[in-house]
Amino acid sequence: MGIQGLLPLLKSIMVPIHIKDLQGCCVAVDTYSWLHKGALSCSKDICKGQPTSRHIDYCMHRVNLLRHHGVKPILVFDGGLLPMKSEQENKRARARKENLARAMEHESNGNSAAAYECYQKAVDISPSVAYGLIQVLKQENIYYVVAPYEADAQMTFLAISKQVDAVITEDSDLIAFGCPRIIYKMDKFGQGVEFRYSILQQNKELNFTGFTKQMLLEMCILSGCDYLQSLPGMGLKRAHALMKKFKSYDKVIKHLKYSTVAVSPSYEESFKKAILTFQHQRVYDSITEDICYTLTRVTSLPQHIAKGIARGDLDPFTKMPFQEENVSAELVSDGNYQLKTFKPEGERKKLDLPAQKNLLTSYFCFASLEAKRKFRAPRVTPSHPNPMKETSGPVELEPVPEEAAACKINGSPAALLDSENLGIVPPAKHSVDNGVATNSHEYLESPSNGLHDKEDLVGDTRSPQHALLQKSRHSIHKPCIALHKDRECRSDTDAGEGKMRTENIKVIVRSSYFQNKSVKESDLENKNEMLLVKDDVAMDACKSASDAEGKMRTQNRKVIVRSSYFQHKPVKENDHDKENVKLLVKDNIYH
DNA sequence: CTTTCCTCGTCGA
DNA sequence: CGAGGAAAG
Ligand SMILES: [Mn+2]
Repeated sequence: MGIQGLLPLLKSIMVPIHIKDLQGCCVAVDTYSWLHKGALSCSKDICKGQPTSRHIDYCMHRVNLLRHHGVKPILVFDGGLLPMKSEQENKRARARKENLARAMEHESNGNSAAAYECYQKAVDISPSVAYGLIQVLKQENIYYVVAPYEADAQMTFLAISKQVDAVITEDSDLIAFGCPRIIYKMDKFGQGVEFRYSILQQNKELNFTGFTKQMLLEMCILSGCDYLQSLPGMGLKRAHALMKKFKSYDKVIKHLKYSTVAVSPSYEESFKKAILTFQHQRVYDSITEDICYTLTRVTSLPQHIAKGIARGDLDPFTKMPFQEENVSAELVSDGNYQLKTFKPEGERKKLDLPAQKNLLTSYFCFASLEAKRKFRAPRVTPSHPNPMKETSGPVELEPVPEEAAACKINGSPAALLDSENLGIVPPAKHSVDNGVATNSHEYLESPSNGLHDKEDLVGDTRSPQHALLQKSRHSIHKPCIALHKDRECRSDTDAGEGKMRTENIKVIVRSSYFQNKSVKESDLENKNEMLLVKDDVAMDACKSASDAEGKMRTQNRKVIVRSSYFQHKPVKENDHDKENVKLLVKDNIYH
């Protein structure tokens, strides 16, 4: 649902943007919307669990669009279900079932047109669908992460901790979450509109001068969000006006009570929970390889399971390994998703831009820790002893003791979020697994996964299964999400906003790119292409921030051209193209 | 004027 | 998921 009507009211500060403007940047992608859109072109197969790869094609095309422009994507997947959203989720599930039934009906009646229409409305992006894409992402060395719960929170965490420069999504919730930079409505050309929290004050329709992030969030909750239905007659306009006057939700509620407005007794309590869900929902921390709250690490889930889920080896609902069946991975295992096969919508142009090759996953950005170890304030709500804790005891200890890793820094950096978190109840030590850092007893019940009852819903006992998961333990596979070197260099030049850096890259890359593009004909094109391939934008070596960039780029770049493109895709270009490209093949991404 | 409810489109040959 | 519009406070 998002925040109803929010985006239209922010239209005045939505700035058109093309992803080429993000060259040298790293972005988090709300993969669900891509998968869902992509699945529309094969909705019947998706619904029936039949093997297909169209949705994966769609996603990989988008991925390559980003890579083509020197943008490094991190694909973020939704994970476990949040109890607070289970009602909405059940509703949607019922609607899907209805449409599926209708589709079958129409199909049996020979009305295939109507059938497909219903299939589209019945498509469900299940974890196994996501798993199919993840297999390809592994092959292509694309960063990705499966959120413990909502992708929204995970993406916001990545943005706030500076692990990504922006988030690509369609969901207005990201604004409520406090994401500083969001790209909406990105089309297949890479064109979209950008939201920046930093210019929120310039908005026209609604005046946000004097608004803090906290006030913005509370306004959104007041107007109605996924976690809490709004009071009758309360929409964005009124919520905004009230927040502008009273500055905080509790004062607003007090005023409402005085104003003959019936405020349900549970409303205020739910409001607090909603705030916690926005601000302290669990996310996966790629640095410690464990789940943490937005700011504080927790260990209620065995670390290796947390890691397994995040990298897509384990089903976020069942915590069990995926069954290799209708994952449609085999359909695409021949790997024709390389960047070289990418064809910008407008024209023919295949450039190699192995944006994230030879990623040394062991490179971590300690700068991003700054966003995490921040606070671990004392517990507030007493709450009764947490029984969940011991259940995970057997396996929870070996990883980093509590916040050892997270606390490597002291005091200073806190500034990042401190101002925004005033009044927030910091996460409890070991709290319940309900997605937020609260010990509110009524949520002690099973965490997510209301539907998939393969797992015991009695508390947080996942340890039993962990024997089955051993295999994935030391998987040396591909990269999950992790930061690389560019993070480091970024941190120091952070203040400068890395403008210089991107500018430099832009100039160099742009020039060759456009030069290439401007050349109208194929003979020349081929040559230029070769040159370009050689000194392509080595995004993975964002050390470019420094100055050695130019050299790095032009030297150690591996030329990888995949001839499979021509085998699997219609060859539209002339034959010369093909020949020349083949000559360039020196390596294969598939080791 | 504001909120609420409803339908429709998203992809793509 | 949102956009857009119509209907209802
Ligand atoms: Mn959302």
